[in-house]
Amino acid sequence: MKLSANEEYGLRCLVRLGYAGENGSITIPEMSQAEGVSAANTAKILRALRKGGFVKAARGKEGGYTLARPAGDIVIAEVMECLGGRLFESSFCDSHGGRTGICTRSVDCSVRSLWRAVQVAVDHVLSKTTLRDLLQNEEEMNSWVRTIPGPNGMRLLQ
Amino acid sequence: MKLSANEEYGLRCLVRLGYAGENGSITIPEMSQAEGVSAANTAKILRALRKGGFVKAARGKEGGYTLARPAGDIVIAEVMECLGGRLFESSFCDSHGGRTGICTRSVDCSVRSLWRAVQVAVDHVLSKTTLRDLLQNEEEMNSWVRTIPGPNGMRLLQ
DNA sequence: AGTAATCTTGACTAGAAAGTACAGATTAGG
DNA sequence: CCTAATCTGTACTTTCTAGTCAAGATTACT
Repeated sequence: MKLSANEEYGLRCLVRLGYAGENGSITIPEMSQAEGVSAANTAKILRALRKGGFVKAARGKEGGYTLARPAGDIVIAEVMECLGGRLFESSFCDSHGGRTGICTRSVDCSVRSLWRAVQVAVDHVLSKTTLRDLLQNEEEMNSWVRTIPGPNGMRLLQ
Repeated sequence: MKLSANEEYGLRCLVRLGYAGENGSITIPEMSQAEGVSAANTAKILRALRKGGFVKAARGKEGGYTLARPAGDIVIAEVMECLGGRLFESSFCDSHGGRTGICTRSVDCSVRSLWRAVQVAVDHVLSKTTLRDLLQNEEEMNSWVRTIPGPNGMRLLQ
């Protein structure tokens, strides 16, 4: 159970776009440099986010990416599903469920219900979090960081 | 964020061993056939579980695998870590934290704290669940299933 | 000792995910 | 209409995980 690179990068890109504001547009080279990810890869991820309907792209000169909706309407659970699929895609149980789809191998089911519990726990966090929440968290951190300068130019969080 | 095949198979194997009881031994061919997974792959997964200290192996004729501890002492969170690693292994933030290990790129941190929240939610489920819990769940399901025979030989759960 | 059943190990192959490259399409502005 | 900046789509390469295979080591039973 690991976070995929797509999920990590993709969400970072969204946060940065949200941070740029409603009309703030960011190009692939800009995003690439800011995140330290290659332009080709950044392009690929932003493309996925566009297909998911989270961002919109403007082509040509003066083009770039913008959030497709207000940050408060972008639910992180949906973003994660777009970038990395569902946690539990039961390839195993389904093959034993027959036409009813109900798994008859009992030993499978107890495992399956555990996965379901995990999925519920994860969804409980992610489906209640919007991009706006992340941006606000960001603001808090920034103001906090600003008040506590650390040694040799670093900012300490504790 | 997906469950790996290792996690899925490995946990199934553990449940089946637990189901076989404290002294119940299962060989690789038996497990292989019961789970519908190739013997070579089953062997590999059981090996991982042995290295993790969850099962013990007896070699030679009459050999096989047995639980290394009572089912109630086997915490699923540990099993999952053994089979699939931690959810959030921060490759990204750490590279921006310098010697203190604290990430100074604010845009990273809000994402990071989200991952942490997800990890906590998952751990809350998995670290409170032992193999014994899964086996009991199993028992309940079996007795339930037995009471409701479905059409053409299937057992319906609802 | 011999034999058959069993786990162990390391190397190999296949497949999926991540990352790269490049030619093509679109747009703003001169 | 031309150019430069920008996204788009497809195909390629690399890297990591999953799965396979064969030779070796161990044990119980005779």
